[in-house]
Amino acid sequence: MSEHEPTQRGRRGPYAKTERTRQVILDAALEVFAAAGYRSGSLRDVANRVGISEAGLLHHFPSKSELLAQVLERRDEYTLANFDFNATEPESVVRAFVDLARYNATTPGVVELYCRLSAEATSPDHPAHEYFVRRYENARESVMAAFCEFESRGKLRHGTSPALATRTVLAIFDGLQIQWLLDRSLLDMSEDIEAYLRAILKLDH
Amino acid sequence: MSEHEPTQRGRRGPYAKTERTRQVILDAALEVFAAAGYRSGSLRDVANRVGISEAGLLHHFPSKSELLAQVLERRDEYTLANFDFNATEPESVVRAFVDLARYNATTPGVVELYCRLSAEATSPDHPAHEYFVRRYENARESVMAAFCEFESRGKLRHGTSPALATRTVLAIFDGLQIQWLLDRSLLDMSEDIEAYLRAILKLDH
DNA sequence: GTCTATAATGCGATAGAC
DNA sequence: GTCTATCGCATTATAGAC
Repeated sequence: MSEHEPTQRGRRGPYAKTERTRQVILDAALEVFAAAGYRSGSLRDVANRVGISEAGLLHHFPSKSELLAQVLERRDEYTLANFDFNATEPESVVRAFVDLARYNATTPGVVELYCRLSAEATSPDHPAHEYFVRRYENARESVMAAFCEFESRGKLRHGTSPALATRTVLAIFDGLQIQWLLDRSLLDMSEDIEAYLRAILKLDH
Repeated sequence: MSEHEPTQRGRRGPYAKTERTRQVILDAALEVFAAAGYRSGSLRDVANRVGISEAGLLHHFPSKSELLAQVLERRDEYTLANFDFNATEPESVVRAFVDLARYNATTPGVVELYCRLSAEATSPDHPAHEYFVRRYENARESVMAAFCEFESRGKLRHGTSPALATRTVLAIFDGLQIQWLLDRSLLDMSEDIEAYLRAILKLDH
């Protein structure tokens, strides 16, 4: 669950130790970028946390932006593997949303990373800009498909279109994170997401 | 409308020129912080934009964080003066929300500033952290009062509490900004806000 | 009120030894 | 694979001339 196994190279291959170091670096980088953002988070911080020099770090990742890209990539692999946003049953997509919100509440560092980074990356010249544009495209596509299916089954309350519901639920997801990060005792993200979905959908249970 | 007159010192007082310089600096600082965030936005950028040296700039504002504080303070004065979030009629508060969203769409730089800054400032050690905590407290208070009034008039649809509606509408407000900043052609912030409010309130018009 | 000069620090990245 | 050393640049802030 909390282990991220290598994808390309085997755990007992000739580069087992290198791979382990890479994973340790990625874990540290996620923490640093989460706490300070990408632009203010430094390779020095990451290197210190791992216990190697900056040069040692840059042996594994050629540049700071490449390091960020791989942090995000690895995180998304994990999310997509554990929360089925592309399920055919729209109820499963709803559950994926609520489940992801609940899981996120256990990893505030990751929430901070995405929250800060998506705000930073609204600038077109940010190294993660394209990543976030694509990410929202994908998210909209998956969620929209689910709401369209609800609508065709007559389970979407009148006055709300699938497109509007899609934009709104994604906005709530992001917006709640900011309030939650400022004061975690004020709200339960998964509860509020579920409340919105129940307000616009006719669910059985 | 777009002019920010001095508040403490008169426009024709002995410090008229100083005051004008201060305002020019605050305008430039808002642009720089909006484009790069607080931590990555540099005093050099601000000074270059104004056409003075960094030392000249620091004559007017003792430090970078003090400059940020005054940028935010001046912006909020403007917002509170033009959008009545503390109206007694709850319909006016709803209108203030929609109007502010519509106005914000004409000033993407300011939207970027608040979007990036609120994400940055979730860290407790950020110079604007306290500012944002208080800002959300105030916002919740005003909006909550309006929703309570709606509820007591029987105009809040069942299944939604004033507290939930407050958290949700603020989340939508923030979350839509991120999607809008990534691609402004994808949505109209004021329309989507209004759609949510109409979905949970029984409005006459 | 604005300048030049400078201090003191931190940054990402490269070269080359081991 | 990791290190030391170093480059070149940007940063906030201060001191003192004009």
